[in-house]
Amino acid sequence: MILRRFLHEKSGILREVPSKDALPDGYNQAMSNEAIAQQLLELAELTDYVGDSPFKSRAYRQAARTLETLQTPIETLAEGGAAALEAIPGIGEAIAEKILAYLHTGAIPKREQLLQQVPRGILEVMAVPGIGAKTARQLHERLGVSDLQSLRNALMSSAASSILGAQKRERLLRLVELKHKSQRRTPLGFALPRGRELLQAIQQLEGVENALLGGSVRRMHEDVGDLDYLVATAQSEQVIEAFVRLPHIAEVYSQGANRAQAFLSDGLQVDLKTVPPQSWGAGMLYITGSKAHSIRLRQRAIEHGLKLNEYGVWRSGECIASDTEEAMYAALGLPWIPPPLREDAGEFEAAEEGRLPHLVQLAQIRGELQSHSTWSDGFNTLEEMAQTAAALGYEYLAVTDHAHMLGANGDPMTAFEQRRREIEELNERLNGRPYLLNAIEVNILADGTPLAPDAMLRTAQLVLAGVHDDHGQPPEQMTQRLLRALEHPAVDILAHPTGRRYGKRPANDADWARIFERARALGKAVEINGYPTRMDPPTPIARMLVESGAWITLGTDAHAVRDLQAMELAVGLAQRAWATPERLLNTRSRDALLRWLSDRRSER
DNA sequence: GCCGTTTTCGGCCCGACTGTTTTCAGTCG
Repeated sequence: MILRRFLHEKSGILREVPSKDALPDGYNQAMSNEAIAQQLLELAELTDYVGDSPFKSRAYRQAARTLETLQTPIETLAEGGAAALEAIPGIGEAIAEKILAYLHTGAIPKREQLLQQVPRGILEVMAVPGIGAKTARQLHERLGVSDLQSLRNALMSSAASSILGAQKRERLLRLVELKHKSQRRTPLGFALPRGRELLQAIQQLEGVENALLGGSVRRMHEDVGDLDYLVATAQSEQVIEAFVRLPHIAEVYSQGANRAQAFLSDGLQVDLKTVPPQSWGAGMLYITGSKAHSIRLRQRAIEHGLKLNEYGVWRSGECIASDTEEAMYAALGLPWIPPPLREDAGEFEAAEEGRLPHLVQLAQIRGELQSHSTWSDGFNTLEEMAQTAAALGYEYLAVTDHAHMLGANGDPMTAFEQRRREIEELNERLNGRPYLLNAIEVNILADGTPLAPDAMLRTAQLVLAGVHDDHGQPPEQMTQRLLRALEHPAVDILAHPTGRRYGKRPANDADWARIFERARALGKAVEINGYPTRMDPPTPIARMLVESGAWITLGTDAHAVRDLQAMELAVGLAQRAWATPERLLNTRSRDALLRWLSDRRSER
């Protein structure tokens, strides 16, 4: 939504990053990239507020975006000094210096200095949709507005009428109230079904020839700020009018001939953009973004003597491409780039050099490698889980009930044996469609020991190990803990590596490059977890994982039959990490998977 | 503040919507 996107893209106030208190001497690598990005975003906001050059704030924002998508830890690069940082596109002498200052002192001096000059809560005032730097400054200088509360007071009194018209005051008041409902970005797993439901309603509006859910959802971004729709129509105004009247829409922010912005009742923002049918491909490109990707494309157009907008590619006023995305990219001398890669994070260079990855697709997934049943904390029986996996066309389903929950009231090994017999019986009765693997998930204790009886570890067909408590250890300790778990001969897969949970806790800090390299050397796998509130590891770390060359598994962590649908999310995260099918165990047949397991077992 | 096989200075993506102290600037995607 405007509010959340604004906070995310401009000030970064609401990003899930560790608080400053949680960043002592050793920061998490990828997370400190994000922390510095947030500082730069705030610096950009402050720069706008004091009225410094808008090109400066743009440069700060650009650098912040680059840092967010950078998979190499900034500390590692900083070891090469300022010169190494300046080799990153969009980072020059001044920003390199700021990054180094942050790494050494935990603060950017320029940001600290500006914070002294501006009202305390001005960033949250500027986060209200429709209030930018100039308005915020006027509100402060003439009415003493310094935070959200004083903004609300000013809007409700007549004092604000000297600055803002009645319509604008009323609108801002509604948006300030909406802010309470829209504190965070929505995890993709929640946004996707809602977005699709609304898409169906839009597709049924009269005059709609084609409709698409674009934006960060189409790019499979782990969390989304708003839902972006594109509609192809010859009757734009009628479609817009019908759209804002849909029962889903709670509040209309703006409405014009070609675009509408509105809010759902829970504060989620919805944008709808129309294009003439012949501009469908150009519109798709526009609505999908990312912003950084679009800007690179437009710069590229200029370099080729062309112009790119949401209606097509133009040469001296004549449209040379517009109807498909493929044609748009081709007109710019590029192959079609898959949406999950569109972040200006190396996809242009890869496209030019002909090394765009052939991303893994959902249809290539032949089985599920993390699921739970009523034998531990799942809601459905083994048979129900198996039936659903069969309906999804899976060849296999690894039932990874939590080892420490088996036989909670008695002997765990007895329960494990009982479960094994039920699995065998089901495999016979279901004719191996799907084939159930007698697997377990074990907790990794604080010292790296997998928590399960030895006999269980030895006889389970597949062992997942994951951190479930004692989160937030110092990075080196967490690194040792995960390395030790990986080195245990029984462990096959490191599950949900960083432990992050949306709204609950940030990703754990560790030396991921070292951990993934060890996994690779040991021939073990690391999981990309698609459970909607996990989506673990986050994209930059997932991309490190792919680059490490280690084996990868996709798991939904399903605790109920409906959770098995989350494989789409795991695949999306893998795609954003540039994953191809080759190193993904789930793309292997049942026999190939069993061979991988037995090869590993014989090496013990 | 960044960047450059046309440039170390002078550019910096493109378009839509809102409201009016402002017929453009401010704001946003």
